[in-house]
Amino acid sequence: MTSTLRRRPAQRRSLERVERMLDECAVLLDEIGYDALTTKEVARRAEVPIGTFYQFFPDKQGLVRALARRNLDAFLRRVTERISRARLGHWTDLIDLAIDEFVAMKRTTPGFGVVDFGEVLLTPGGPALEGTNRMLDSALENNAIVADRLRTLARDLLDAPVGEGFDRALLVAVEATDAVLKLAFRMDPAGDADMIAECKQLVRRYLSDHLP
Amino acid sequence: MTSTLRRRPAQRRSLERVERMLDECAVLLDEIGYDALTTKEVARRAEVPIGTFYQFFPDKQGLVRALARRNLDAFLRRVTERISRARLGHWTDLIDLAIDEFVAMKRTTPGFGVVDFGEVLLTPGGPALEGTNRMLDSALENNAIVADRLRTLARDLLDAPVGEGFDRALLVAVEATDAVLKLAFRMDPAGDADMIAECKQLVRRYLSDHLP
DNA sequence: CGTACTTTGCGAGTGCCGCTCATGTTAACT
DNA sequence: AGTTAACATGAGCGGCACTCGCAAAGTACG
Repeated sequence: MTSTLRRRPAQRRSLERVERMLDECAVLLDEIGYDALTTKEVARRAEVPIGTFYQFFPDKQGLVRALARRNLDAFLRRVTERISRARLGHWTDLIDLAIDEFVAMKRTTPGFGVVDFGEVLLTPGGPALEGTNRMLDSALENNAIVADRLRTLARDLLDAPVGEGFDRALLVAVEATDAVLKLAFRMDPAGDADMIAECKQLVRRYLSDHLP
Repeated sequence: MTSTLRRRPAQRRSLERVERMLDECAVLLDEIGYDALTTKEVARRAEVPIGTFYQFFPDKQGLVRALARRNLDAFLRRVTERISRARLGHWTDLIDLAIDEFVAMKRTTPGFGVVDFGEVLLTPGGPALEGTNRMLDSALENNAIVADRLRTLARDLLDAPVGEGFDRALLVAVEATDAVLKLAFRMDPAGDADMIAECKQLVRRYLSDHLP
């Protein structure tokens, strides 16, 4: 709900340590993947004792969740920045820009290929209650955040007020984009260019129902 | 490459045991999720000694991968069956049928909500070589299988020969469908009806570039 | 039926992992 | 300086994935 961290790093040193742990987590995800990733190795590489690791992160999933959140923040920041720099003529330009930035981060940001930010990493709670599912909430949140931010951007760009089911449509578009781009990077580690083009086409076609 | 199993169950008893292990794996995935799933518990519930478990499955991921493969087979079988029963008038009917069947399986097949068959579950190999990535191969394979089967079905249904980039388009469509339907079931455990409708619309719009 | 051989069944044991917690260290305030 | 609170640390604990040596059950052939 509040934060993915157990204790928010108050002092400069703590903050640096948390950042370092996230950095090492990212490169380790690239190197060996989620299953083989160990909290001890993350702590060792970040030069942080294991006990301190658990002061900040609730568990291994919390670590990855925090990384996904940081990736999300970076993505939104960079997209916003790019928009303010280059004015757009049409809403399709916004889509291209967002996808291009996503692709750029897939290529340059360590770990982004494994957990961009849409990742769910599955953890259903028991059949009834007992320890509410934090991973799912997080995924829903992240998706909602991206869609919401894009909605705001689209509204600022367009004169006409957005339609009824537009929110849902954006959520669908973000989810589909994420999946297809993952596919593009699975086919080709550098990102299959044709598939990235198809991805843009997919979203354009779909959203043209809701936008002029 | 060949099979996800270490040793192919030769006798009737072995085959039943493998099926039972997959069954229990599926319900456990629903109950506690992938991270909390243990091979011991799967073996215990299936009444199979742990040593025997590892005769058939290479590891925990192999178990889940085998389940995904079984789900894929079941899906293709059921879709094929439904097609032969109810003749279709237009290619959009094929899409609806496939999506409806996917939704039906999400609702009824244990574990299908966690690992339908598009699941990747991430396991990149090292930066260079060393123990090739089986999970990724599997995901690519499964996606390719679905797309290929749908392509064949589409060709049988349509007179015109399919276009150039149609294969890629189908792969994109399958991937996007998978992702959006997952979203629909994350929003609502029974499957958000509006979102399922949006999913169909997304695919229809996109594929209308490639089909009449 | 007996013997030699192959295949399959088994679970105690091994090493390593996620995570905790008692104890030590530093800061903050009076 | 004395008191209290906040943070740091890593040995250790329970439990996990997975192995391996041996038992049991087929199979082949005389």
